[in-house]
Amino acid sequence: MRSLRGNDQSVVRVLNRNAIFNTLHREGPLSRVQLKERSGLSGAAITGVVSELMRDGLVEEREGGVSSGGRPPVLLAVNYRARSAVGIKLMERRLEAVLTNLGGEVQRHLQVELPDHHPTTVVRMEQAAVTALLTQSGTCKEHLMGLGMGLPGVIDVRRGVCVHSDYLQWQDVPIGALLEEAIGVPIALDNDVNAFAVAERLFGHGKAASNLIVITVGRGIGAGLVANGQLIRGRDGGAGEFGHVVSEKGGRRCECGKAGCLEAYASEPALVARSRELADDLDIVRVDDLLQHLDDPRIAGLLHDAGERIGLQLANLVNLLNPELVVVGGEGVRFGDALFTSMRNALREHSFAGLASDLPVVIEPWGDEVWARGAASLAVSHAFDLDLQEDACTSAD
Amino acid sequence: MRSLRGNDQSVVRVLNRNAIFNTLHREGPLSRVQLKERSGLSGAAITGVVSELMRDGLVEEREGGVSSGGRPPVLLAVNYRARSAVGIKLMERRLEAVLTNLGGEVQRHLQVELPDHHPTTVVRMEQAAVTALLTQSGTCKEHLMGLGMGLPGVIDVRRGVCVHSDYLQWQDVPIGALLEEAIGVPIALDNDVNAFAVAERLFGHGKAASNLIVITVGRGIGAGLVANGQLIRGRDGGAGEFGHVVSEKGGRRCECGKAGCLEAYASEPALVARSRELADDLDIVRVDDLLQHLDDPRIAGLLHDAGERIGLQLANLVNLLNPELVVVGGEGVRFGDALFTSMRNALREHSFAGLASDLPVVIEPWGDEVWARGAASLAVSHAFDLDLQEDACTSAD
DNA sequence: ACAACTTACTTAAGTCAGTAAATTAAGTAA
DNA sequence: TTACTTAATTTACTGACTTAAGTAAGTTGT
Repeated sequence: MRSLRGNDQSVVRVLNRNAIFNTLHREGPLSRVQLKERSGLSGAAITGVVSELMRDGLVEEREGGVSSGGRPPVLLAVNYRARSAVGIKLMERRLEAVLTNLGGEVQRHLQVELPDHHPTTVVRMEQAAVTALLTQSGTCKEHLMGLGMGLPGVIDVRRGVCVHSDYLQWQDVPIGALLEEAIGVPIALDNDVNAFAVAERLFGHGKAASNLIVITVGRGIGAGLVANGQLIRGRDGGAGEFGHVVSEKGGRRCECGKAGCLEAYASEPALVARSRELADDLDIVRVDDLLQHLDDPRIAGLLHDAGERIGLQLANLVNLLNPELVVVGGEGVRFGDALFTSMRNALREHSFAGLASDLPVVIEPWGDEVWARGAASLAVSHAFDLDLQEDACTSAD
Repeated sequence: MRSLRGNDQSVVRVLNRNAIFNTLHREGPLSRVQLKERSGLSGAAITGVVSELMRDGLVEEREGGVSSGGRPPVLLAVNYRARSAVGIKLMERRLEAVLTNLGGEVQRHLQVELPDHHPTTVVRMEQAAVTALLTQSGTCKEHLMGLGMGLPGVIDVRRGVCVHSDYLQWQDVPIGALLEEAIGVPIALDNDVNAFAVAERLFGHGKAASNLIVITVGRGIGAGLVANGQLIRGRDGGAGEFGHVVSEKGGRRCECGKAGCLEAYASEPALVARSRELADDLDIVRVDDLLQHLDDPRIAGLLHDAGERIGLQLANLVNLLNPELVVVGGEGVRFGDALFTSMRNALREHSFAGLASDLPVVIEPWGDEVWARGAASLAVSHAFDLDLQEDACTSAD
């Protein structure tokens, strides 16, 4: 419930401040008069809010306002250099860390070896990564909005707890509090796919879309769902388990214990496993081997099948959520059209009425630091406080 | 975007007013001190807000506050008799209209013959229904919050337009404006399943759940999705097409033109059709005939299959949204356990990790006036302005 | 039974973020 | 150069909150 806990009209200021900041972020440089029109606020209020934002360095004046027969407008724009954030993604044997600015642009990135996934190891290594990034870039801690981390698994965003992660073998780890304690900056935790979705919503193709579906295909398959401008996390952060919808009843065994999950057919490990069954002679052990044999009709057929399965389930999701936009990311984008042609076709074929006819499906180029950048955007999102995003990414204090 | 169009601190009052009104609605009679604790507002503010609500008749004082060693608290409660609303459901050859109070309780209902579904006919008949309900119950127009209508199809809630309805054969009908013109009360339109979901969220099992899934099984199959306390309508009101998710790839032809839709297997018309194929000798033409033969193993098997299909797709939906609660309604609840035992089992079997293990699935008893009651709650919801529900149900002015 | 205490609510004074209207600022046009 | 236009700020006022003090209406102890 949103009850304005113990609040006076200063809430109004916060709301207006956010609204104006977001408008500047989304609609580029604008004059105070333009802000006035877009916000419905009076000129005097705009003056006040803007000078507060300028005092905090978040907004700056720009040259270039053209007169239309009177005093020329002063253009205002977000000063993306005003703050920084660190984002971290945990991987098998290492940790990827990036330093971004307020605009989600990566300024610097580095990798740190990660001997194991024990929480204390993770905390120590993240601490090292943060100090390294700060000294390398000459940024002071005060400049830092916080540290964001995306984790594969179920996260209690509010309390900063990793409720469960198969990948990390974690169960109820209060990683937010541990990091906060060790590093002394605000911590923002979330599921990794959600983090990617937040980045996409703030800085990517979803900037203008308040209903979008983000899916990632890679080691696992996941979805970040944004409806009414807000991320859907569900009762206890368990939403978005797109990889575990049923693709084939009674089908292949999935790691999760169920049978026939989409992930058991179309995730990278599943593709590797299936290709070995299908084409023993090709001697495929890693995803890279698969990419070498895209010409082999058996492999092509396999990827076609996987794309079709993803597309069909995506169509179901589109039928349920009627989004403005679909973004596809993850390591799996390397497969390119081999995977996505059949996906697109299946999406069109199985979506209701015209729901997918003019639905943009964007395949996001993937790089090693994209997950980490998404994590950083969790910390950054505090500055924007996305429309009404409940408590987007609570720090662990 | 939520930008507080042209607003001062009176927004704060509106927000607090809504918060307090909703708290009283959800948590029964409370004293001002209790409201103070729950809202975080100061006592003085509570006094102000409450006296405004009492002036409008929306809240009333109650006896029964027990002293704990000092002045006894004065209990406050919502006065559900303060306002009324009319809700209307269009059916094949008639129209069902109900008059409810603020609490969604049906005070009166009536049916009007509907010779055809032409918009002008519908408007005329609804006008007749409203006047009849008002005179019969001795309610004056000023007492009426508005008229709500739930329509099967895609509705542009904001503009009050029925974008498309197969059932009514409507296309871009500005029914909201037409009704507003003819009847002169605020009109709230929405998809019929959404209307039912709003009723469930406001007055039913979803009162305390801000993430719930409502599905209806009957002539069609639909879903109303509530996440973060808000109804998901999607880009253009097309969300919730649960009946058209794919149950079997390349399966039975669906009325929508696709193949293998859930609705082609588990809607009432589909069940009738399938039973005829399966058991020609039973001479089944209507749903009632089906209900006569629940003992027949072929019919039992059919319903088992339908329930399983619904349950599997419901599991997928649960995997994606992680709701607190599932509510099942619609004419199909008449099938009872014949349909829902297998549904429940399939839901458990196919949902990820523990997402469904402690997930209540409520089968809502169904009556003729339930759809209409849902529609009325669209109009009523204005008074509650549910948490942050964007513009829940815009009138067509 | 009555003062003393406790708890519930209201009134009063101050603060803060808005609005509207007037003023200042900085350009174009004749 | 003066008049006009558009942009932004300043000023005076309003409304909804805050805290703090005051009033209301019970219970408790002697």
